[in-house]
Amino acid sequence: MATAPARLTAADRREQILMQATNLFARQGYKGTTTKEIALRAGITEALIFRHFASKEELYWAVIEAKIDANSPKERMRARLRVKGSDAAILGGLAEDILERRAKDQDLSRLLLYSALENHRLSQRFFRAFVSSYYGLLAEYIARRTREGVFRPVDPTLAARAFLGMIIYHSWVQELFGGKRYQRLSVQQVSRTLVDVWLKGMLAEPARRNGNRLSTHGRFPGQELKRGRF
Amino acid sequence: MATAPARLTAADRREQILMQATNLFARQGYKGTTTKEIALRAGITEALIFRHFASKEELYWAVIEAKIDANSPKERMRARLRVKGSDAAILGGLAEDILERRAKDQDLSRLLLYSALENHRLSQRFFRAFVSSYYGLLAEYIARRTREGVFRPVDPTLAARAFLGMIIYHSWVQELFGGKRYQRLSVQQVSRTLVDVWLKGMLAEPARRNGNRLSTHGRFPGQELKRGRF
DNA sequence: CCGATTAGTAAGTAGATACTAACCCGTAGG
DNA sequence: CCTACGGGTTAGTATCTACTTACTAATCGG
Repeated sequence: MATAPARLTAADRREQILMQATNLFARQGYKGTTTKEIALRAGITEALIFRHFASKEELYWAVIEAKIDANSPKERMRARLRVKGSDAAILGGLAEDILERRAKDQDLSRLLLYSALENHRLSQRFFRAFVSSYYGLLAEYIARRTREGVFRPVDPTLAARAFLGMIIYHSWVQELFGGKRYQRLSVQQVSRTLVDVWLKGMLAEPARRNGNRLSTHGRFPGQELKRGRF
Repeated sequence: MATAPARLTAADRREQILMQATNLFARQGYKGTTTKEIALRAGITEALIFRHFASKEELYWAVIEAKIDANSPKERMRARLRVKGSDAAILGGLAEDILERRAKDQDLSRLLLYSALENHRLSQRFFRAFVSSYYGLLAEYIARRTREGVFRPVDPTLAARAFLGMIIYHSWVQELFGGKRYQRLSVQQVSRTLVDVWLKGMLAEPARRNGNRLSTHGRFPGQELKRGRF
């Protein structure tokens, strides 16, 4: 408390307030976090917060903007998908990247979820930056691979969502719901397994003598039709 | 507002307060909801809430208990998995059930997420009822099918999480993040596609000339490419 | 129809919360 | 040296929040 007698430059102080606010908003949500608490963590008085940010809301938006800027998820995804290598390598790398980042930066996941739930006016932008545009790119990749005859013809958006769903849901269960207390799984192990399941599910079948391969598989109306279509 | 002059029986009033509280807690979280607001919605004064519930917290727990009781997810899952039929039919039915229930009852998803984020003391029970025990049962099912030689040997917990992840993440994106504004997909279409991907990814390969099943499973990089490279 | 019980309200209270007005003080520039 | 500026604080204030106390009024059994 009395540890920081301080006198930072405006920029530094702003940064420091932002850090503390980020962490608190992430952990407790907007409503659950008080300006007093933020000030306490930063070792300053509440009034100083309002010198740097006009209101609590403005501080909140600054936190979110900073998170978007610091991560630029779209660029990361683009870079990941441009890498040369097998599908397994590319998607595995992508999965590891997501899992590692999320494990390291819990604040981001929590802010995103809180923002979606609390439905702040600008939260759509946040969501779009981290989710929409994100899997738009992945969907394009999948569509391309389908055109190339490597993947089965599956709705690319849905396939992308399936992929990210497996991974992001897993990280949520681990990090947010405390699942990792029950089992420790390495990022590599998880991403390898999940990518493996998804990829095997997506790959077009090698040409076969006859199409009816899966007696265990039962029938889903319409499904076989689509499959045969390539 | 002045529509309900009221005088209900204690039980009915309690029920009504619970309903309004459920909806508000689901939409705005615990901290974001005031007892005043709940009273207003119920068309009563705040004081009456505290006749039926000792505190705001107690009301919150009552809401959560009611949700758990009304859904009994574990039983539903058990019933689903006991149905006779192909894996595709069983899992497809399960997926549809989840998607339909969640589309109908947004409150449940939102309460669950808020509860996890806000980290209420008892939220672990809530989480356990709806997630843990839930995929414990699915994992058992998967383990059995693996023993029977139908599914590949994959960590059953992880496989279960992958399955539920695809589905639940999809429903979150649709219902909570407003994804359904962009595209309308039928529950059947979605569940069929997702189950299809997952199942194909999980099925053991039919016996081949050489019995080396592990070749698909062990080494990761590049492994799939050979198969898909047609 | 009376009297007790029970549903419901009016009017608070203590403490929190976002935000402000007025002042303090170390230091760099003239 | 002194003064202007900028980082920082003190001490508020109006409003809100969960919760209480003391009351009123509808209903029901006898």
